[in-house]
Amino acid sequence: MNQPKRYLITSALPYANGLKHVGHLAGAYIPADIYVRYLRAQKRDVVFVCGSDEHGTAIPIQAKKEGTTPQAIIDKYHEAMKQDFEDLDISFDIYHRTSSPLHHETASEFFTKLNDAGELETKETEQYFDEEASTFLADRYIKGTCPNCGSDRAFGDQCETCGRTLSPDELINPVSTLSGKVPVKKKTTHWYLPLGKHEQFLRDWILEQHKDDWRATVTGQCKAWIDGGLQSRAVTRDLDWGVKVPVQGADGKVLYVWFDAPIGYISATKQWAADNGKDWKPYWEDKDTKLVHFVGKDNIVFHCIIFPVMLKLHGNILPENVPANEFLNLEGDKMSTSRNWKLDMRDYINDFVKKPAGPNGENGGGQMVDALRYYLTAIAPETKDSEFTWKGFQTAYRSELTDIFGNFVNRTFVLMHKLCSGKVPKLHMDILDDNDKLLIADIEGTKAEVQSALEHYRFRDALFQVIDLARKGNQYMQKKEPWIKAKLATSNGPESVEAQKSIDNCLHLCLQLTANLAVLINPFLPSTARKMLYMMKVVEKMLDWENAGKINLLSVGYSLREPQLLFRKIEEEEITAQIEKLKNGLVKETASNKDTIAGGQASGGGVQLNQLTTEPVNKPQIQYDDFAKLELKAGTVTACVKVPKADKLLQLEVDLGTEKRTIVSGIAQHYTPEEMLGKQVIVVTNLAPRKMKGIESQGMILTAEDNNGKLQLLKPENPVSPGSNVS
RNA sequence: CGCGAAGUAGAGCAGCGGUAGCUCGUUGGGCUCAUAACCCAAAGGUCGGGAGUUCGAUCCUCCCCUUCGCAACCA
Repeated sequence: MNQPKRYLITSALPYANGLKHVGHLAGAYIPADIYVRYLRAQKRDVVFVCGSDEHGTAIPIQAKKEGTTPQAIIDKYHEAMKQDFEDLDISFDIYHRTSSPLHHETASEFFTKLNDAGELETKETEQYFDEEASTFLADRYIKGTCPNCGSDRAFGDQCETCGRTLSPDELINPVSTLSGKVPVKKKTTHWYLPLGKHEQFLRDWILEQHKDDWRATVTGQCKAWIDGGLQSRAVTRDLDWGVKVPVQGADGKVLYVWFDAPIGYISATKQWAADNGKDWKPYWEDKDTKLVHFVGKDNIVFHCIIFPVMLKLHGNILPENVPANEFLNLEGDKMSTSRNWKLDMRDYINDFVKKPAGPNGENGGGQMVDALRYYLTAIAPETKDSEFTWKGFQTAYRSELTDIFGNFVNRTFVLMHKLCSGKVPKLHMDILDDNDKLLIADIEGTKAEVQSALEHYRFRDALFQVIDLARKGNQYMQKKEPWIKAKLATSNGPESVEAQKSIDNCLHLCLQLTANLAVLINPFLPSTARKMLYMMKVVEKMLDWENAGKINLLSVGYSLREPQLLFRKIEEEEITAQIEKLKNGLVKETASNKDTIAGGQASGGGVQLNQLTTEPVNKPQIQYDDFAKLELKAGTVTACVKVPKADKLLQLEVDLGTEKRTIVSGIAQHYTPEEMLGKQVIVVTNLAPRKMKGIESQGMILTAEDNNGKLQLLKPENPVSPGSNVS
C-alpha cells in the first residue's frame, strides 16, 4: 500500500450527558491516541479530532433530571470530559463540540446538499402531539399500557417491566409524561435517508474490498445489518434541541442526533484548520487522506454503514478502517451507568493521578496515567469482550511494566553509574560476541514487529513486543553478568582489561536498548518516555520513530543522570480500597427506586420525568387459579455451600420430605452457609429449573427485603415437617 | 426465533490442516547489579460436545450446548 499523504483520525464523540468510564477509554480513545502518537513520531501529516456530542433527546431529559437547562448540562459535561481526556494524555488536536455555531452551519450545509441533490426522501406520518405543551412527543415521553405484559408503566420506546421494545403506536392508553394529558395524533413531515438504495455499494465496499483488512467483528456486524434489510432512516425529528432543519417551514424540527453527530468530525476539523491556518478540505476530500474511525462496537453500524453513505453522497472520502473494539467488563459484570457499576475516568484521575499516594506520598502523576494506559491496552477488547479487574490491574502493572520494563531501565542505570562512572561506555567491536549480536538483532526486529502490529491496529500485541524487548534485555544482562566481571576488573593484569571491555559492551548495549525502549514505548506511555529522556539527558527529537532500531542513540562518553524509578509500587490497600468503593457504590434496583419515589414527591409531581427510572409496580390483579399454579412447600436446608466466583449465590440442598433438591439462591450477601444449615425455608417447587454459574437450580427460596435492603428468609413460625404444603 | 462474534493449561490470550504456544500464577533451582526485583527449569490442556471430510483436524463442513452482542441513559 502506498503511504497516504495525510491522516485524519477520529475517536467516537462522547455523549455530553455524563462522565465517561474506562470502558470508553479503552474502546475508542487510548487506541486512537496510540495510533496518532505513532504517526506523529513518524512525522506524518495527521490530525486527531474529537468533541462532545451535545444533541438528542437525552440531553433535555438529563437537564430535567438535574433540574437545570440543556445548555448547562452540555457545558458541564463538555468541560469535564475535555479535562479528563487531557488528564489522561489523550492528545486530540482539537476537542470540539456539536453545539458550536460552526457545527450547526456544517451540519446544515451537509443536509442541504443531500436534500438538494434529491438523495433524501420525505414522508408524512402521524405522531403523538401534546397540545398543552404544544410539542411532538419523543417516544420516551409517552407512557401507557404495555400490549405485551399489561404493565401500565410502559414507555413509547420500551416497556420497563417486560423489557419489550415498543413503538408509541402499540401503547394502550398513551399519556404524555410532559402534561399528563392524552396526546393526539398529528401529521408531521420528516426527511429520510434511504439506505436501501446503497445496498450494492455497501456490499462491494465492506464485504468485498475490506473483507480482509477490517476486523471480523466489524464486517460480521455489517453483514448482519445489510442482510437484515436496509430501511430508510429518519434524518429529522420534532424536537427543539439540536441543529434546526434548514428548510422553510420546518419549524420545530431538528436533525436527528445520529445524523449531525458524525458530521461533528468534519466541523471539528474545520475549527482545527481555522485555528492553525490550515486548509481542512483535503482531509475530507482528497483520496490520499487516510480516514480512520476509532469506536466501540455499539457504534459500528453508524461508522461503517450510515455515515459512509452520507459521506459518499456528500462527495467526501470514506473511512479506510473502523477498528472497533468490543466491550470491557468490570470485575465480572457489565459496566452499567444506572447500577453505578463502572470506573469513571474522573474517579481514577482523582484517586491515582491527582491524589498524592504511594509509599513516599509522592504524586501519582504521569506514571499513574501510564499505568492505566498500560493495563487498558494490555487487556484491550480487540477481538472479544475483556475484563478489567483491580487485581489484574495491579498484577499487570507490577509484574510486566514495573518488574520487567522499569526494573531493566533502573538496573542498567545503576550498573552504569557503578561500573562505568556514569558515562556511556564504549562499544568494543573486537570482542563483540553472539549475545551482543543477538540483542542488536532483537532491537531491530522489535521495531519491525511493533510497527507492523500498529499499522494493523493490533495494539495489545504491539505493546507486548515492547515489553518483551525489555525482557530480552534482562536475559541479555543475565548472560553477560557485568557484576561478576566487575570483580575481575579490579585486579591487575590482562583479564582486568578484558573484563572492563565486556562490562562496557554490556552496558553500552543496555543503554542503547533503553533509548530504544523510550522511542518504542512513547506512543503507549508518553509520560514514561519523557521521564526516560530526562534521565538520558536527550531532547524530545530522539523519540522520532526513525530512531527506533538504531544502536547509536546515546553518544559514547556522554554522562547521564542518576536513575529515578519509572514506576512506583501500587500497594495492596489501594487495590482493596477500590474494590470496596466499587461494591459499596453499587446501586441496587430497590435503592434507586426509593430515591425515585422520594424525588417525585419532592418535586410536587409537576415534572414527572424523574419517573423515567424504574419504579415499583403494582402488578395486575390475579384470580385464585393463577395463584394455584404455584406449588409452595416448606423444606429444611440440609447442606449449603458458597458458589465459587459468584458473590451473591449460595448452593443449597433442601429436604422436601419426599426428595432433596439442589437450589441456587442469591442470598450469599445476607446469609452465610453455616447460618443456613438446618433452617426451614419456603420453596417454590414447580418453578422451571434454571442454570446459574453452571449449577442447575431446581426451585426458588422465598425472601422479603427489609428497609436496609437486607433479605429476610420467609419461614414457618414454628417448625413443620419437610414437604408441608404452603397455601 | 434469526443473525454476528466467541468457547484452547488455574487466569488472560495467540495459533488455524501435519510433534499444542505466549504472558501471569504455581513449584523447584540460580543470581545478587536492580523497585521482595532479574534469570533458568518443571508441572499443568483428550484445544465446548457430537458426527463428517481428509492419509491426518484445535484449525474445514454439519448438528448441538454455553457466553456476549445485534435492542436499553452505556465504548
